[in-house]
Amino acid sequence: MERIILHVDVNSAYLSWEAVYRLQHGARIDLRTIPSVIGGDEKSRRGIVLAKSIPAKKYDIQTGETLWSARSKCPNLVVLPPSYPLYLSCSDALVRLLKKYSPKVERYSGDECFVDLTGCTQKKTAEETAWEIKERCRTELGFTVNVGLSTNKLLAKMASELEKPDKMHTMYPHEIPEKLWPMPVRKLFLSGPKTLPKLYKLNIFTIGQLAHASPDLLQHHLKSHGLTIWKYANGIDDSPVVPDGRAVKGIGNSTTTPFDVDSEKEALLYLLSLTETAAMRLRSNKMLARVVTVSLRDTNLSFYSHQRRLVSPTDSTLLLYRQAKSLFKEMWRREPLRHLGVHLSDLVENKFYQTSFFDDTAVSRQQAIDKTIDEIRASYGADAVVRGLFPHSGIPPLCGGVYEAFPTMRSLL
DNA sequence: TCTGGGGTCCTAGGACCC
DNA sequence: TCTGGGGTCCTAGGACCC
Repeated sequence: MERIILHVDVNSAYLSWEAVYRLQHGARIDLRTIPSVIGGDEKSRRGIVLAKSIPAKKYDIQTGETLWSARSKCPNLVVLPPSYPLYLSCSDALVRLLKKYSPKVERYSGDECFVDLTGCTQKKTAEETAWEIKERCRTELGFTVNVGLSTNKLLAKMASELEKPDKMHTMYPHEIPEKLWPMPVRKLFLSGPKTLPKLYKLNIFTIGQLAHASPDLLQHHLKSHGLTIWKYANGIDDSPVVPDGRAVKGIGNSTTTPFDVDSEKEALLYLLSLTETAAMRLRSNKMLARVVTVSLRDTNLSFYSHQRRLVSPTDSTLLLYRQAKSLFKEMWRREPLRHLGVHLSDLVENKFYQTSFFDDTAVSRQQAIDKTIDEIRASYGADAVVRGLFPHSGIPPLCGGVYEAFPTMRSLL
């Protein structure tokens, strides 16, 4: 049966949400109407553009560029820090509204959702429903969205890109030649900065040219990725809308340090801090990890990582940290670091997460300690228990993982 | 004091086994 | 009588997304 799929995309999400909140709390200027951005903290070396207003976009300010560069394009740019808990509650409000239309709502990222409306529209047509959702976001939630409507996720997502902001567009299969194919190929999902030059060399500049290229040729030049984007260019995608609860594949924390880390002692404190938070998230998901990865970025921004597979999966902060520490010692090139990360993957469900009272091995004692600390932090706040190594070290005892409830993001549809 | 942090998936090469 | 060859696992790195 033909499906009915919506893609709902919040326009300039962080910036819109910030603007709405400030208007509701007495601000006289709507940030959306002036050149403004949400940006990270420059003093702690996180100074990039996270979201921009439409007037800021007119100065050619791009998401991800440095605030330094953005200011050089627009000297009186208004820069505001992000308020993640606010964005999470806005995202939740959007999901609640969408769930009134269908139980099949997939939160693809904080500001994008897919909705499978198949069999959920009775009196109204799909187009009327899509339009109504767009209107209700604006009038009831206070921010505008773009809604794309089609028969699969890829086409719905491409439809919501057509014209912004506050628009609803369809891209049904019969509309592909008219609406999808004239678009520049850089607009196609998964055509990123490394893929585009290869496509240009093959004289492919529009999505239509990609759709009509030989799949064998694309596969030859771009491996399996070539076939994937060829299918997308032809509107082919049968991935399902997965309502919230898809199994998480990996849990990672990383942080850019406010100063260059050049001693092993400081680096290990950061790794302990990152491991602690990642392991807490692992345990709260009732999972065990089999692979630990440590990643480093030096002051030239070159990135490298080492990973290790464990003999048996674990959720113990101490056991995971031991691996991270040993990985770090074997990989560190003794250059100053600006970024460190710990990632846990190859996750399995922890079916025995209630540890036995009678088992008194070192491992189970360690698990009992983790469990107790998790409980204290849940009741009295994350800073209620802190390892003795951290005070006065200048290093936060729990790095990353602050927005645990924030939805996971996925790159593939 | 110029470049975040959270993800997913793919590929290439080496080790190892039969 | 030199160095087959397929399959699997593991690791490092890359590409892409929001």
